[in-house]
Amino acid sequence: MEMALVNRVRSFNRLVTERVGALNDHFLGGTRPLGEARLLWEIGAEGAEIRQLRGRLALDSAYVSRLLRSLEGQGLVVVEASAHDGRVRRARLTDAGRAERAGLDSRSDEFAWSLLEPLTERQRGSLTTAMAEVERLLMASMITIEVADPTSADAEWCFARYFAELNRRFEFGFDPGQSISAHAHELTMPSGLLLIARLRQEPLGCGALKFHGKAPAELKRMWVDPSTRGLGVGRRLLGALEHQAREAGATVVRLETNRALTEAIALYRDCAYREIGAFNNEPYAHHWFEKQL
Amino acid sequence: MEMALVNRVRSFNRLVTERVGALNDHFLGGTRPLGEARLLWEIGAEGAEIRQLRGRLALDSAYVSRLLRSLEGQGLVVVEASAHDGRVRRARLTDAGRAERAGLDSRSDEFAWSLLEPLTERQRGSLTTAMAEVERLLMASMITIEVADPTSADAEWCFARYFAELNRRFEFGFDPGQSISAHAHELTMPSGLLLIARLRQEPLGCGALKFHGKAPAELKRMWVDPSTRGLGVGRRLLGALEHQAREAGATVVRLETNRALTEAIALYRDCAYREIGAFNNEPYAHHWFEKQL
DNA sequence: GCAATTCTCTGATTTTAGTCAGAGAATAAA
DNA sequence: TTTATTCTCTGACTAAAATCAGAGAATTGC
Repeated sequence: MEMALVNRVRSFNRLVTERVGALNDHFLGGTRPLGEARLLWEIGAEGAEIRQLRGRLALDSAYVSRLLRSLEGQGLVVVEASAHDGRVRRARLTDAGRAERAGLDSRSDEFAWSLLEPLTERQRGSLTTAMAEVERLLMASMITIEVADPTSADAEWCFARYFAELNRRFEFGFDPGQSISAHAHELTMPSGLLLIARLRQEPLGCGALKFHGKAPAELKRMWVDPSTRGLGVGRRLLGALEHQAREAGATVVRLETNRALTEAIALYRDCAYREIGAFNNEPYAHHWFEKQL
Repeated sequence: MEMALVNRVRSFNRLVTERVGALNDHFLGGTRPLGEARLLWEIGAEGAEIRQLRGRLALDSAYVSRLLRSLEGQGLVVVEASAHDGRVRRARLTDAGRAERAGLDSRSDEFAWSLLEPLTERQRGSLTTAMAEVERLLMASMITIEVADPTSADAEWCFARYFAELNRRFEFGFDPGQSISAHAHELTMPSGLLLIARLRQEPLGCGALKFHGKAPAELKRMWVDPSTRGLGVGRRLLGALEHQAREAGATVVRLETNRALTEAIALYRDCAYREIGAFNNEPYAHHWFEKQL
C-alpha cells in the first residue's frame, strides 16, 4: 500500500466530505453509531475540550454530552475538568479508545486504497494529482473576506505576522514606528477599514484602506500568509478593497511598496495599477502606485 | 451563473457522494427529511417503478413503502399500478411534487455555484477540469471484472455489441458463423471461461479464453464498449485473462485479430504480445499474436 | 460581593431511519 | 389448475440522532 497516495486520497476525502456530504456512513461507523465514531475521532490522541468538539462537529451541547456518557460507559473516553477553567471539561481517550480510533484510522486507509487499487500506476498518479488540484481550489473557494475590527485578536495576529515578514524581507529590517501610521482608529469607519481573509475562521490575510474624502484612498497592510499564496487571495483582497474604496466615494486608490515585495508589485501591475512618483515620504517605499477606479 | 461549469461540479458531486459519503444532508434536505428528498428526486419527472427505486437507493421494501405513503400524504406523489404487471406499482410526481423537485434542483445548482463563485475564471476552469479527471478515474476504479456465465443476458448483450462492431469495422463485414467458434460450452469451465467487466452491474466489456490443457490458451471475444474506452478496461481485462490462463495451467496465450482493430493491436503489442505466424485459419484474421506467461 | 454569563449536564420528548415477519394480490412455472 | 414466486404493503418494533427546557457549578464583569 503506497501511503503517499493513500494519504492524498484521504486528505481529499476529508475536504470533499466537509463540503459535499456527511461521513462514510457504514464504513467509518463499523459497529459503532456514526455520531460516536465521529466524536471519538475528533477527540484525537491529545484529547479535546468539549466545547471545541461541539463547535467542530456542529452538535448540540446535550447531544455531545450524551455521546460522551455513552463512550465513557464503554470505557473509551474519560472526561475531566480543565485545569484553567472549572466549567470547561476535557475529553481524553483511554487506551481502549485509542485502539478504537486506530481501527477507524486503518479502515480509512483501506477505503482510500480500495479506490486506487484497481487503477494502473499512471492512473493512480493522475487521480491523486487531480484530487490535490480539486482540494486546493475548493480550499480557495472557502476563503471569505470580511470587514474586521482592527483591534481584534485576529487583526493583531495578521499585523504581527505582516511586520515580522517585512522585517525579514526588507534590506534593513522594518520598524512600524518609522513607517507611516495606520492606527486602529484610522482603519475604522468612517476613517478607513480593515478586511481580513479567513479560512474556517482562521485569519490568513488582510488589507486596509485609509479614506481621505474624495481624495485618493490609501491602501495599507496588504498581506497574505505565505502558506496560502498562489490561491488568488491577494487578488481577491485587492478587488474587495477597491470595491470598498468606491463605496466610500474615492475614485483613486494609491499605495506605496518596498522593492523586496516582488510578488506584490507584480500583483499591482497585473491589476492595472500604474507606477507614479512618490506621493508621500514613506521611508521604506521604493515604488508608488495608483489606480483609477 | 455558468451552467456548463455548474453541471460539471454537480456531476462530480454525484460521484463523490456516491463513493465517499452521504448526501448533502441539511442542504438538499431543506425542510424535508433526507430520505424523502432522495426518493422524491429519484422518482424523477417521468415517474419510476417502486422496485427500481428500491434498487437504486438500496432501501428496504417496507421503508420505501412508508416513505411513499408519507409523500403521498403530503400530496407530492401518486402511486398507481403498472400497466404491464399488476404486482408492480409506479410512483409519479404530482404538480406539487414536481415543484418540490425543481426546488431541490435549483438548490443543487446554487450549491454548485457557491463553490465556483469565489474563484477567478481561470481557477474555475482548473477546478472543473480536475473534477472531471477525478470523476473519470473514480469511475474507472469502480469497474469490476468477474467470471460470468456465457449464456447470461449480460454475456449475450456483450457478444451482440461485439459482433455489431466487428461487422461495422471489418472491410467486408462480419458473420460469426464464418469465424472460429466460441460457443457457450467452450467458454465454460473447464473448457474455458468468460470475463465480464461491469460498472454498477451494467456490462461494458468482456474477454474469453478457450483452454487446451498445457497447449496455448486461446483469447477470444475481447471487447470494450466504445463509450468506456481510454479507461484502461481493456488492459485490465487482458491482465485478468492472463491470470486465469496461468491458473488453468497454460504457459502461453495466443490470439488472432483483424487489421481494422488498430487500438486492440496497439494494446496487445504494449502488453508484450509478439506477432507470430498464422496458427489457425480464421478467415477474418490478419495478425496472430502470442505471449509467454 | 453580587449579578450576569458560560459551560456542562439530566430528563423528557421527538423525528428520522431502518428492520423483521408476514398478509394479500398478481403473475409465472409446473 | 395448482403451486411457487414476485411485489407491495401493514403492523410492530428498534436504534440513532437529535431538540428543548432548565438545573447546577464555575467564572467574569462591575
